[in-house]
Amino acid sequence: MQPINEYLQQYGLADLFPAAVVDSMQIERYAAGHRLFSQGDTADTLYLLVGGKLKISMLSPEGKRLILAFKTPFDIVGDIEYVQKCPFINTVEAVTDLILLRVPHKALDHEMSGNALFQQFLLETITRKFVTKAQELNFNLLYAVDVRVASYLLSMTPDKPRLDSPSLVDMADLIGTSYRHLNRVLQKFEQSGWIQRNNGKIDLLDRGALLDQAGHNIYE
Amino acid sequence: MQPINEYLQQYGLADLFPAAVVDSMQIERYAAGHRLFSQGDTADTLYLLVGGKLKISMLSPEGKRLILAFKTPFDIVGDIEYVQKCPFINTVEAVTDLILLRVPHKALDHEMSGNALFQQFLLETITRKFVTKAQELNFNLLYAVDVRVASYLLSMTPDKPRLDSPSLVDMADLIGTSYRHLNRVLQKFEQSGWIQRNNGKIDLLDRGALLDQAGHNIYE
DNA sequence: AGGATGGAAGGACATATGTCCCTATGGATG
DNA sequence: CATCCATAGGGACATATGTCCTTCCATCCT
Repeated sequence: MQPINEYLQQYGLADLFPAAVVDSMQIERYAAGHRLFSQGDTADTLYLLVGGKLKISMLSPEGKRLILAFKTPFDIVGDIEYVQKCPFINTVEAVTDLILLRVPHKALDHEMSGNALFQQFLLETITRKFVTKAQELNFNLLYAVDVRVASYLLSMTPDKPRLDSPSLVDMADLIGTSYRHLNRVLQKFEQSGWIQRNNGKIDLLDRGALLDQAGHNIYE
Repeated sequence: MQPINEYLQQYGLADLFPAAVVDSMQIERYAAGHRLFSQGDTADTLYLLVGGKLKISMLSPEGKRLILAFKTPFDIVGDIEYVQKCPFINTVEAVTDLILLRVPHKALDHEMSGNALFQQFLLETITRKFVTKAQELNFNLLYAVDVRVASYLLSMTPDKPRLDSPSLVDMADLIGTSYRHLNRVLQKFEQSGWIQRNNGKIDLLDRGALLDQAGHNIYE
């Protein structure tokens, strides 16, 4: 098990945090499926994601679920809430087993308020997220579901052209459409010979055609 | 004509900027309709909006326009671009006559890099925007057009129940639907007796029903 | 093995939304 | 005054998307 300092080193954060803050950090491990927190929970911790994959989602007042993002290392969770001093806006769950560094707000407030280096770090992180989020907004608003599905398939298969266990339920929620309609679009793609579905796995047969369908817009 | 210092005073910013930066600021006035900048333009200026109303929009690669927000004082334009050192992401136009303070990036870089107070100010501004933007994303994704229209009508009429010159074209782009469909929804609202259209003006007759239709979600 | 279960796949239908039209109207302009 | 133009308003139709339900199959449990 890697000590905290090695993780910080690995992601170029060794100089960012003073020793007192590092001492207050704790390594947390969660099993796949575990819910870290729910929207509305009190936020007193900043999380640094150093291993695994997590899912950020929200529930509308009517109970409709919307998946906002998947995240892999390195990433920060709870930064907005730390700056705004507000409850968690979204719900976060582990997709795979997770390793996180847990940083109490209290330590940050005591040791790092007015720390320009850290503030600059937060600024850059948050503005980057902002740009991504804004693009996502526009993308979802501007394009129909088939474009989004094509884009999603491409962005989820950077190396090998296969999606192994794509929970179609999650995929539909992420894209912001109904399960039924996602299925319909996948069927159309399959009939066009662009993909092939086997036992829930999805193989991409024609990336070019998908890229075309996506209008060369890719998620992220 | 108010001097720069009075504007800063008015919006509680007098202590934020050192004299050297204030000296570099310029007051800019633009007539309604003027385009301040377009997406993709080089960003070397931060704008502080101190008078009037402006419109932020973007153009998709296919030429579809999407209006992202209207802004009134006090607000900051170009903060994301300042932090990210990237070209303008969106297009900004004057809706009414505008008064802005123009702050060159150069002055900020020279005088305020590492200024924790200013960074804290940016952090709070940007995270607030982030939360708003995220809600907007979810709102647009989660709700149908009639809900969004109802919400828009309510949020645009905080005092008197009348919209005087609501460019329906802009309204459609802002809501993210077609002009035709917006018209259809307005027609439905009128037939239900919730609103009345006269010569392009819109009177709200039944805020309760609209609130109901909006599912008690309001823009912003 | 046999039953339970949950997700994959899709049929049928209703509805929401977009696209392409056309007409009317009020305000600007010569 | 005649004309033009932008916008309001809406008809007709195609398409995208959502909802509800059924069937089928792999997997897990006893």
